[in-house]
Amino acid sequence: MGASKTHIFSTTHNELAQIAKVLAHPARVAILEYISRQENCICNDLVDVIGLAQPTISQHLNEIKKIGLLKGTFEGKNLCYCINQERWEELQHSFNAFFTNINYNCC
Amino acid sequence: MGASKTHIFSTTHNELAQIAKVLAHPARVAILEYISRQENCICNDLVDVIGLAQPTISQHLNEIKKIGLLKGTFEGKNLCYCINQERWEELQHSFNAFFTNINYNCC
DNA sequence: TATTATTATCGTAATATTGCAATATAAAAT
DNA sequence: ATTTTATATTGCAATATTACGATAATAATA
Repeated sequence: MGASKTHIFSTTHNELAQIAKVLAHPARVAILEYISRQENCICNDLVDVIGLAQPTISQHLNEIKKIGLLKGTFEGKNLCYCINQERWEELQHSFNAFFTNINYNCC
Repeated sequence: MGASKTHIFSTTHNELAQIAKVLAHPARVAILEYISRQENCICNDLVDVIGLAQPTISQHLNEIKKIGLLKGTFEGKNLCYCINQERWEELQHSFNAFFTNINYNCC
């Protein structure tokens, strides 16, 4: 078929996978890092910095937004994207919990 | 086009994305968790537990193997998959570094 | 109001992923 | 040697993702 059978998996597993999917593209990793480093939060140079077309950047931003990682406000004529700190820490904890819960019983 | 332009991104960003991609499917998250919980490391019931066809499970295992997360040895007639502890901790550190390096300058 | 600058959406093509039936392979048991 | 049991590979169909040109929407500026 081709579509993921999400309904046969637990909510926890689906949620972790969904978050990982957002980080599963180098452009989105780069975008997150870049936004976090901008002091003034003016992000209209993302297109130049990343090197993808403007509609593509917009799509990637939308994927990041979907899991609640971005807050956007207006500052003059430019849209200002910032990282949602609370959500970011939430995701960090989810990942960390997953990583630390794995134990190594054999081999 | 459709293919990711990996060449325009840094090695760090590409590697993190590649790892995230493996975790970006609930079946693979579930598989990793299940394997880690099996004391005797006999994993031939993965097909029943996860609920996907045997070739599909095999493919997912292969994706996990590709990033070095699995060690496999034989025990009797059954193939025994275990988590590669060193690699696992390596990935945990990569993710943690990424998460903690992000700062929140604005908004 | 017209222009300019910036971001969003639409439409579409190329590529990747997911899933499984059929089949192959490998090792143990009969 | 043949059967059984478990995993891997192949081939293919369905769906998802990635990317961008064209265009729309939005807001500041002239």
